[in-house]
Amino acid sequence: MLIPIKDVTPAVGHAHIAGWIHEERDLGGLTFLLVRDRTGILQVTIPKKKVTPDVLAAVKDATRESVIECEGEVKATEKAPGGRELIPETLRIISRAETPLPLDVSEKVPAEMDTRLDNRYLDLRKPRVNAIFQIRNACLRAVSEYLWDNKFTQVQTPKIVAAATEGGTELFPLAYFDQEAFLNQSPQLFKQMLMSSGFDRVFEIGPIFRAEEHNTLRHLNEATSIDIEMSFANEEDAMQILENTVSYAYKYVADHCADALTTLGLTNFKVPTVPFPRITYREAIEISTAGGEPLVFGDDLSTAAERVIGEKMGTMYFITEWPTSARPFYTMPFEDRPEVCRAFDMMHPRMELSSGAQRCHIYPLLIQQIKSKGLNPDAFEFYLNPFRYGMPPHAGWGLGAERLVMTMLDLNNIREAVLFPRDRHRVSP
RNA sequence: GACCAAGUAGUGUAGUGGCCUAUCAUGCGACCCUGUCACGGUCGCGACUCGGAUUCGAAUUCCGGCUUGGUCGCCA
Repeated sequence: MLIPIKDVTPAVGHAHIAGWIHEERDLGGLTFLLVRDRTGILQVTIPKKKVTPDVLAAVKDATRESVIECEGEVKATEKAPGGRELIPETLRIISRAETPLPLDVSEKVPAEMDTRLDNRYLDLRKPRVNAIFQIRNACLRAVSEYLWDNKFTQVQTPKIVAAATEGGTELFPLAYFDQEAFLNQSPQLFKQMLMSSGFDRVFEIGPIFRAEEHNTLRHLNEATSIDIEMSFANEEDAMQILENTVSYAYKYVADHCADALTTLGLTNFKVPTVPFPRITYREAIEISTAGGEPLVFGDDLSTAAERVIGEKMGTMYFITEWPTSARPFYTMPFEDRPEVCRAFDMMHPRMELSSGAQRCHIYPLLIQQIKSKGLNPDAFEFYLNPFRYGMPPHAGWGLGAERLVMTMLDLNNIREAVLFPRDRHRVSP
């Protein structure tokens, strides 16, 4: 029976393992093969005079990154990495790797992101790259767990939609038989329709598509969005769910991913404390202006402004009370001062992670806001009908999964947080 | 989309007009080596993004293309 490499200890006596050859060191009469699987790396030691001719022939034929299996006695020795080594009685090459390799899995020689992504199947063999995705997995599991525990129902909404309804971002057009269709930029309108349907609380973790020609370290054209919507709730209720979800995810990773964090060198991983500080939009532009990035009411926050405010805050924080003009039509304005609205952004010191709001559930006001954005209410018929037949007040947010992982692990490039990223120039692999 | 920058062995690099049949590392091949852990040693293999121009001479200068990276914009 095959056993995972991390479970290979002198106590097991005899072990049968399989994996990739990470490195080979031939000292003459003695050869060391470092064999890697999903769980770790084991030294297989071959004293050439003491093994069978078959083992010797296989070792001679072996190349780095070939898949092998071997069986033999496990010995404790302080001379081997991890304090144990396997002396093979049998050793077989299952799949021989060609040479040269398109990139160096053992990371003695670095590779550029483009080379890495062209050969992602090899790049993902690197223990530190693999560790990122172990953590991403844990993170999304924790998010789902927290939301389920708080009575959210997981849903899936369509990614193929009929029209570029909301304005704003560019959409990818799609040939849908004889109709025009697009890849959806956000589950926003569907989540809201489900509030009318009585689901009360929903969440979705799924892809979103944006056809913007940006070319940065923090944008993707296909991203994963963690979206929630909750009924009988205001923006403060939504913010509490958000900060608790994020801190739960950090806590889960801290508790369950110690090995992966060590592999990534994140020895002082900190769980952010809740509640996150809240500042208003007006305070944010004051901080930015004082820090040398002048902004006036109504401006969006520039990249430089986000940086200035992030440095000042030094932790995750919320920006609340945004100008109504700067937010989408479905946002609820304050009753007594309609120039600002019940929207918020959740920021990491490095960048925006999430935005949300209490939504406008009042049909005539919604129509009015659509018109004031220069959009045509007729185009929103399917979205708007639910507001005519009993729509509870509701609030929600969308959180970028890649940005959450990226900032959590202090990754420089958002592409590091996706298995097969889609950016301005890359559609394959 | 604008601006800036860059394309040299499989990978990562050095090289700003002749000293380049191009540096170094890693890799690969051969040989030596029984305790490596970036093993070591000797020898060898393998590259100037494409097209045009300037020049006695171009990896190096100029023009154009292609590709890539980054910044900003844009991105509910």
